[in-house]
Amino acid sequence: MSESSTRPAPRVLGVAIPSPLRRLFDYRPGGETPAGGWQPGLRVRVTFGRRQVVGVILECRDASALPLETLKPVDACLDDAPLPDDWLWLCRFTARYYQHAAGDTLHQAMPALLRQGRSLEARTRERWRATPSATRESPGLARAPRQAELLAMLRQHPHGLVTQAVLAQSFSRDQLKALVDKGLVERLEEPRTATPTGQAGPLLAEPVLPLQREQAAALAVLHERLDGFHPCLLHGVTGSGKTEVYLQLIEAVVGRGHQALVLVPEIGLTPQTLARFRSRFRVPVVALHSGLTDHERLDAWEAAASGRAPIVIGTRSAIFTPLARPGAIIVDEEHDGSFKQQEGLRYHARDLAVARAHRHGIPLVLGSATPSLETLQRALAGDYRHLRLTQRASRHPPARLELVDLRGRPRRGGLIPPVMEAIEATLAAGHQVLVFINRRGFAPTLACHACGWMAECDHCDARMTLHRQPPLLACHHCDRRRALPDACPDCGSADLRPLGSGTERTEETLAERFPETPVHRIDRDSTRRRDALEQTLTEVRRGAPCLLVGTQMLAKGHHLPHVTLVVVVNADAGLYSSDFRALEHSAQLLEQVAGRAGRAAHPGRVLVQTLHADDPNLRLLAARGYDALAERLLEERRAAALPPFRHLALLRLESPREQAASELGGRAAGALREYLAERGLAVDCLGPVPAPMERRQNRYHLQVMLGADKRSRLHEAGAWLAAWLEAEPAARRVRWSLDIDPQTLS
DNA sequence: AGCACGCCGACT
DNA sequence: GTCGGCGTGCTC
Repeated sequence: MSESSTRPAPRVLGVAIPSPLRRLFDYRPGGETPAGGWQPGLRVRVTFGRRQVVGVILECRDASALPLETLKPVDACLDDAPLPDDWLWLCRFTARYYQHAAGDTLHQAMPALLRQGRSLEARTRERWRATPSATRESPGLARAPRQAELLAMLRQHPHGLVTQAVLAQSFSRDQLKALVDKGLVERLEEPRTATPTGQAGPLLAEPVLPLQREQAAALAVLHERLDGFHPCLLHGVTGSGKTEVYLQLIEAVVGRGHQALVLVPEIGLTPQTLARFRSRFRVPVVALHSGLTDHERLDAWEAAASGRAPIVIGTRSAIFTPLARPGAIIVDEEHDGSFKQQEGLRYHARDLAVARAHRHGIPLVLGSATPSLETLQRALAGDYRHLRLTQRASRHPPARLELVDLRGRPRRGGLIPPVMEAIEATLAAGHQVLVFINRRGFAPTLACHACGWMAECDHCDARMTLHRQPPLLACHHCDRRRALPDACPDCGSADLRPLGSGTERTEETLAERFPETPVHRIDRDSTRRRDALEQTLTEVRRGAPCLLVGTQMLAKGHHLPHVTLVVVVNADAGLYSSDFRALEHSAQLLEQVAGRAGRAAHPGRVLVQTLHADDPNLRLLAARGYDALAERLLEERRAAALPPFRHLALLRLESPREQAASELGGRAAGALREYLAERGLAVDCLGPVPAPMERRQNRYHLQVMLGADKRSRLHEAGAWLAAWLEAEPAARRVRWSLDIDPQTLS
C-alpha cells in the first residue's frame, strides 16, 4: 500500500477474460483508480465485444501490440485489493500446466458471486424477521406445522435471525421461502461483519484417540516436518486409522496458527466424515460441498483467504481455496478418480496439491490403502516419504480375496450355487452380506434367442441396458431411453431375454432366494433421492442380518461393521481392457471392496467370481494383495514405457461428422510431427485413432496421443499444438481438448 | 464460448 | 412478405 504512491500508473492492463481464447486482452485503465493503484489480481468489469464481462488483470504494462488509442478503457475496478496471491499463482500454474486459457481457468476457480462481479468487501448476510402482520393464528399455516413453528420462533426474535441460526434449528430454506411468499416473514440484507475466530483455550473439543505403534511413528515423522515441503504417502490398509493421523496432524498445524486443507473424494464428504472433524476441534471446520449456496461458498472462500477458517475440507475443486496461512495439505484416498476433472479444464486436484504444497513450502500428505502407481512410484523412489500402516485397529488381518471359478457353473442373478450357500450361511449366523456388482440396471442388455440380435443405442456404439424399475431400455452413455420391444426387430421372434445381470436382477434373485431377509440395493438409481443412501446405511448399521447389493458407491469409505461376507459378482471388467490403467483401477476397487469385510468383531471373507481364475495378475492380487500387484504393474509400466515412467497428453477430438474430426486430427498430428522433427524434440505422436467407443451421443471421438520422457518436452509440444489448433479455422467446427496426464484413454 | 451478421427455407 | 436455421467472423 505504501508503494501505491510510488508505483507508476501503467498505461496498459493485460486482462484475462472468461473465454476459451488463450491470450490476454489489453485495456487502458479507466473508471476510478483503485486505492492501491492498478495491479495484477484486481477484477475489472470490461466491455468485451458487445457484452460486459468480469476479467482479472494479470499484467500491468506500458506498451501493447495494438495502438494505445484503439484500446478500450476498463469500465470499473471491482476490488479494493487484489485477489489472494496464492490463489492467483495456482490459477496461473494450472493454466500453464494444463494448457488451458488463463481467463477460463481463473473464472472456473472463482466462487460464482465473484464471477458475477459481486464485491468481496460489501458482502451481505440474510436476516429473516416476522412481519408485523404475522399473528399467532396466521392463515395458511394450519396444514404446515413446521412453518408455524418457524414463524413462532421468529416472532420471539424482534430483530430476526440470520439464516445459519434458522437452519441450525433444522428448519429449511424452503420453509423460510414459503413464509416469505405468504407475506409472514421478510428477508433483510445487512452488511456482514467478520466474526472473529476468537479462539482461546484448548483447541480440541474431545480427546485424541490412542494411537497404535505405526500410527504414532507416522505422526512423529509428520510432526518433525511441519516446516518446508515434505510430501509423504500415508500408505495404510483399510481400517488402519489414517483419519486419526490426519486429525492429529491438523491439531499440530492449527496449534501453530496455520491452516489445513483437506481434499476428499466426491463421495467421501459424508455427514459422518464431517462430524468426525467437527466434533474433534473447537475451531470452525469449513466444508465445501455441493449443497452450499453461492453466498455460503463466497463466505467460505473469504474465511479461508482471510485465515479465519483454520480447517478447510472439500472435494476436487477445493484445491482452489485460497489460504492466508497454509500449514499442510492432506489428500485422502489420493488414488480416487474423482480428483481428476474429466471435461473442460482437465486438472488433477492431487497433482495441483503437490504443486501447491511445494510452492507454499508446507507438508503434503497423500493417504491411501491403494496408492496410485504414480504416487507409489515416487514413494518407492524416495521422492516422497513412505509411511506405512499395516495393522488394522480390529486386529483382524485384512480379508484375503478367494477366487471363485465361474466357468461351467450355472448362475442365478449372476451368482453360482456355492456362493449362494456361503451367503445363506452368513445370514444364518446373523451377519450381513455385501454383493458388489459393477453394473446398474436389470441386465446389461436384452437379446433375441432366435437370431442373436441385441438392443443397441442408436446414438452410441453401445448396448442398451435393460431396466425393470421402470421397465425400459436405457443407454448409460447418453440419455437415450426406449420402450421394451415385444418382438425382435430383426427376426420377429418374441423370445427376447435379458443377458447377464445388473444390480436390479441380483437384488430380485436374492429377494426370491432369501424372502425373510431385507435386501437393500444401492446404486445411482436407488439413491437418486437425497439422503436415501444415508438412511439405508443408518438402517444397515443397526446390525440386523441383511443383504446389500450395490455398485462402486458401496465400495468406498462407508463403515459397515456387520458385513462379514463380501461377494464380487464379476471381477473381469478390468482384466483385459485396452486401457492401460484398467487393471490398476480394478485392483484398487477390489481391495477397497475387500476392505468392507470384517471390520468389527468377526473376520471377513471375500468371494471373487471370475472367468479368469488362472490370470496371473488376479492370482497375485488374491494371494499377496494390492501392494504386490502394484509392484508388478510398475515393472510392466516401466518395460512398456507408460506412466509413471513416461508422460502422456491426449488430444481429444469430437464432432457429429466423423470426417471433420479425422481430417482435423490428421492435419494437427501431421503439423505437430513436422514441428517435432524440425525442433528435434523427443516426443512421440500417435494417431489420430478412433477413441474406444468411437460413436457416443451421435458424435465421433478420435484422439492423438503424445508421449515424452521429459515433462518439459511434452509441455512444449502441447503448447505448440494448442496454439496451432487455435489458429486453425477448421478447428472451430470440431470440439477439441488437450488432456494432460489423461487418467483414462476412453 | 458468446454474439452478431448474413443468407436461404416454410409459415401467418 | 418475415421468423429462424446454423455457417463465419470477431472479441483488446
